[in-house]
Order: sequence, then structure tokens, then C-alpha cells
Amino acid sequence: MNSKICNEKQDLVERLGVFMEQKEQLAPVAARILSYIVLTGKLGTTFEDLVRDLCASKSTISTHLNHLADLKRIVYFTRPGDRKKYYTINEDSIVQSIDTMMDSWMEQKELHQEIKVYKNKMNSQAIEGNPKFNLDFHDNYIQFLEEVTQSVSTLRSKIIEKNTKL
Amino acid sequence: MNSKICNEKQDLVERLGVFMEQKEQLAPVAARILSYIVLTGKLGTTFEDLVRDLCASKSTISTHLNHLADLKRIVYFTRPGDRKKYYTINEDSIVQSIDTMMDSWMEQKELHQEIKVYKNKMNSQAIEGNPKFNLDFHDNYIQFLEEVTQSVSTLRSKIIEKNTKL
DNA sequence: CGATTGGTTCGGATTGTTCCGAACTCAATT
DNA sequence: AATTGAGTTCGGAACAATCCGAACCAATCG
Repeated sequence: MNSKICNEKQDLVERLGVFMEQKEQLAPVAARILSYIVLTGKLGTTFEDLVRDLCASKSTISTHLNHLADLKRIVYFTRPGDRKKYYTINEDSIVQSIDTMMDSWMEQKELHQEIKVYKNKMNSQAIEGNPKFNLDFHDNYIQFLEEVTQSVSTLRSKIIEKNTKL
Repeated sequence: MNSKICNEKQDLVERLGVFMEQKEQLAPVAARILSYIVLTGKLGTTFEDLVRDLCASKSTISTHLNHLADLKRIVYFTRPGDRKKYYTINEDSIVQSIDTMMDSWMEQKELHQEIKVYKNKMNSQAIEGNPKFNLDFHDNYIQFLEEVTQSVSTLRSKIIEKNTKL
């Protein structure tokens, strides 16, 4: 009864889905589930909505829906006297994606620092002051990562602050 | 003769490789080629270095090496009277990765704007002022994307400036 | 109780990715 | 002209990801 997904929504589900599949390392159907849930908003999305509108099997929907819930990308609410779960996106997903970004930048920074240790050791072993490695690249990269992390961290605080004010 | 890769380097190649495989959507061997080239630095890496030290077939190395060159992730120089190509990372790879990030943020922003158009249209069609959609999430996300793009764009200029001064 | 609703689990089938070996090309050497 | 060096191309083999159907379970309904 509440069916008949409009073309515009279907189109957006596919396009946002492709984007997420790429950027969030999700399986095609998982990405579509997530975009469908984003596009449906606070009304919430049910298991059967997804099976019907994404034309996927119950098993596929079940697996990916649970996976997204495990990742805390989605949450659900329920209605009295209704066994169904109504999924919506986790509202802190902006902060979540910031944190993921920052973690990855930090990991990258640590790798470059290890590389510097390695290259410095090699340089000091080099004969007659003939250094094989120039560390500028790594220094610049580390500096860039620090600055971008710093600046996004500031943004993060602002977002947190705004959210707690509500 | 110039062989015998040390354990420390080998270990770093693998670990940086895993990171890049994830974050840059590269095939395992492609990611290892890139890390090997990073770790070898300005001396340059040859085809045969890679075949020998990564223990991969010539065809695999050939394909991935050309792919990385197509992506402009690596460049090569040559030596007089030597047919080999000496690959190094493209020195503007910091700027490159900034640009990739910003492009992706922009694309994401455009998607959220389209979603807003869709949700607004639905809201205006809703009967008796009962809006189905709350646009705060998208507004916040768009604002976040604009701010982070802005701040990274500033960093980008600073890096460009520094590079041209050299 | 039996049927229906709302899902979960498991064993493949299908599809996609990644890599390899063999045969090949093109230049430079002998 | 044959050989060697440096690499490319193509046709699968091996492996991994993704999805499906069938069988199943647990609550609720009639």
C-alpha cells in the first residue's frame, strides 16, 4: 500500500548508491540500502520496503541491513503493536565520517614517520656523506596531514557543540 | 647485483601497501609497487627490481606499472645509454591527493543538494502542511563539506606556493 | 492449533578481480 | 642473422565478493 517508489527517488538511490559503494567500501546492495534509508528520512524504512523497492532477496537485505547496523551507520525505532523495525540513518553520521577520516590520516602519518626512520637509518649508513634519501616529501606530507587533521578537528568540535545545544 | 632487499624495507612495503590498497582502491600488487617506489625514492625503481623484490610475474608488473603511470601517480626518468626506465613517485602527489579529496567532497555536496531538491518537492506536495522530510541533516552535511573544502583549499594554496618558491 | 508475518542462516551459483605463463614485439648486441 | 634485454599482450586459472533460494525460526493472529 505504501509502495510505488517514484522514479526520482529510484534514480537518486542508484546514484547516491554508486557514490557510497565507492567511497565507503560497501557492497552494491548495501550502498543502495543506505541511500534508500537516507532518502526516506525520519519516517523510517522497513525490511519489506527494501526487498520490494530494491528488488533484492530477503537474505541479501537481511545480511546487509545487519551489517550496516553493526557499523552503526543506521539505527531503528519501533512503533507500539508493530513488529517491524523502522530504520533511519544514525544522526551522528557526520561526526562518524569525520572520525573515520581523521583515523585514516593519523595512520598514514604514522606510516610516513616510520618511513622517515628507515630512510634516516639508511642515510646514516651511507658512505662518504652521500645520502640516498631526501626526506622532504615525507616531511611535507606529514605536515599536510597534521594541518588538515587540525583543521577538521576544529570543525568537529563546532559540530559537536551545535548538536549538544539542540 | 643491486638486489637483496632488506627486511625492514620489505616489511614497510607490505604495510604501506595494505594501507594504499584500502585507501586508493588499488589491486594488491599495484599498491605494493607504489609503496616500493615511495620507499626507494629518488634513485628510481626499475621493472626488474619490482619483478625480483615483489615476487610477481612480468605481466602483472607491466600491467600495474602502466596503470599507475596512466593515473600519473608515478613518473620515470632515464639514464644515457640505458634502456631501462627509472620510476619515482610523481612529486605533486600531495596536491593530487588533495584534489581527489576535494573532487569527491564536491560530488557529495551536489548529491546532497539534489536530495534537498527532491525532499523539498515532496514536502510541498504533502497535504495539510505535514512535511515528511526534515532537511537539517543535509544542510549540516553540505555546510560541513563546504567548510572542509574551504579549509583544505587554503592548505592547497600554501603548498603550491611553497613548491613554486623552490 | 495452523497460518501468517518478519525475519535469519546456509549452501551454492554467478559474477568480478587478480594474477600468471606463454607467446610475442621491438631494439640493441654479437 | 641469431641472441639478448626489456617489456607487452592475451587467454585463462585461481580466488574472492556478491547475491539468491530454500529451509528454517520465533512471534502473533485467527
